[in-house]
Amino acid sequence: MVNALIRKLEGFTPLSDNDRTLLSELSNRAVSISADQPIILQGDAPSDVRVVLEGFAARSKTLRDGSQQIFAYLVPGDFCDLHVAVLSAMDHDIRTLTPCKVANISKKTVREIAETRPNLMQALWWCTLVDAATLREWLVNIGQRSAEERIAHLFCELHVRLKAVGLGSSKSFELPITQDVLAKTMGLSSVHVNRSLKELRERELVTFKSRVIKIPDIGRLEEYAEFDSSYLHLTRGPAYAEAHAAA
Amino acid sequence: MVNALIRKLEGFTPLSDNDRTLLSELSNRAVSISADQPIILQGDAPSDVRVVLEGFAARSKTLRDGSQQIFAYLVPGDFCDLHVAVLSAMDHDIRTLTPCKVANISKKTVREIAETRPNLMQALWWCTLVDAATLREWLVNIGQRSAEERIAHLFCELHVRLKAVGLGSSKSFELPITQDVLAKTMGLSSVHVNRSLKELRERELVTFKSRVIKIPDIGRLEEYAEFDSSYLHLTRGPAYAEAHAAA
DNA sequence: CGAGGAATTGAGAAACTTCAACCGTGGTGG
DNA sequence: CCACCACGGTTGAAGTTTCTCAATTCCTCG
Repeated sequence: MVNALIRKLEGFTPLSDNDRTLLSELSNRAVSISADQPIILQGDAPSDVRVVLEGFAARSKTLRDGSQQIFAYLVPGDFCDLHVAVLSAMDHDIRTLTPCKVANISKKTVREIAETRPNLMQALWWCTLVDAATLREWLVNIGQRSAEERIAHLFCELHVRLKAVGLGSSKSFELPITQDVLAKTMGLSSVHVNRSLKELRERELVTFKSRVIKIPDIGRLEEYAEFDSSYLHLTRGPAYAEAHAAA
Repeated sequence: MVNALIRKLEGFTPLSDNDRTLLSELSNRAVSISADQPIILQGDAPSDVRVVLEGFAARSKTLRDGSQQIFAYLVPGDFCDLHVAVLSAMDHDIRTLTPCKVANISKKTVREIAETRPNLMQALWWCTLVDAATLREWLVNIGQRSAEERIAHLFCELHVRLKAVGLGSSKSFELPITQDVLAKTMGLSSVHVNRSLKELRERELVTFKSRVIKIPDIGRLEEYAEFDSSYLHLTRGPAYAEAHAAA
């Protein structure tokens, strides 16, 4: 499989052969982590930047009473902690949801990129800004939509994001999480998630069985969830246009 | 009043006299905007970067049915659209909640800062990363906490943020918004916000009357809301430590 | 085949919404 | 100076959504 990170960044900016080489070398130094393991915990001040190359992970916080909120899924190509260069410590946890392959990028490499490859560096900032935009959309999702709409919206988002890194097909994709994880993502109880999934299934909008999402009619689901992918900023950024204008 | 932006950035990194001069010159070119006016709308691709110097504004999205979700308050010192250099278009609206003074920073100036003042540029990135961290905490807040806890948590956050830019006192601060705006922020109905405020008032945790928040015992309120300010990353960043080590 | 985790279902309770009426207050025009 | 208007805050009552608890059932894996 082509490195998901490269695939993702190329959606934003054209990469030079040098860039691609640099990025694909990272995957040699990738570490395997099993499911349900912490990658980074709140308070950590990691020295390296980590990227998920394979598998699913999640950002989360746990409250005193044990309740947990997930506020981002990390899919292949997503950075864990691009911000630690600026912020000194993690303010949340990242844990694997499935077995993952995670690459380490040393601080030194990041500094090199910052100094010698502005184009690539901008692509990295693009990643963190898209993460923030996604977070905003999730807040709207949880704040304003019903349980069923929320879930439908999340599925639409994951469908687009996974396609962008070459995972899943037009009508289905693998989502290797439990309904309980989904509940912690949506701010709902797992029982209610279950009933909402049933409702979505009966309306033939989407099914979620054996960790596979099947979407008979993506247009209808997106309409139902009022999903508009523009917040994912997958269209080429200004850097891309400039580069092409120069060519 | 000292420029709130300067005050805020100095909390993160030491500024040179040059930096301070540059930043305070911005306020000369500040624009006044009345209450309930858009500053930027979804789809805009502003050429300048804007900073709120006085007043309150909010980031929001509006859904088809007219319901609205606010996902950030902009208080003096906060940037509107630092990300437009990388992302081409706004994916949400920003509207004033009160009359505001807003400064424009031209793209050229931002580029200059990026090229000649790495320290200051890092401070700008720090702002956007703190915004993202705040968003994460809001998601936890709406996803996991009861109406009363949510509201209490928001008040704790605003208390800290406003103090950081020199607004409000240890026991009170001005919050010039209606309960309806608060409802759109918390993902609740305004009726329920009203009842929750009553409950908080009766427990003597916090009062909100005539647009003023009064907190008899901030420790008790923070305890109640399970508020921990570390996500605001107000402690000095690594840049600060390095600069002092050099001195 | 059995065991354990995950999914499903029922029932009753709690949180939150909606609708509608009413109150308080500050501002405006006569 | 007062009447009144408008807007935001407050309250009641009834409805809806979501939660909790608890009991089954279903699957997957060993």
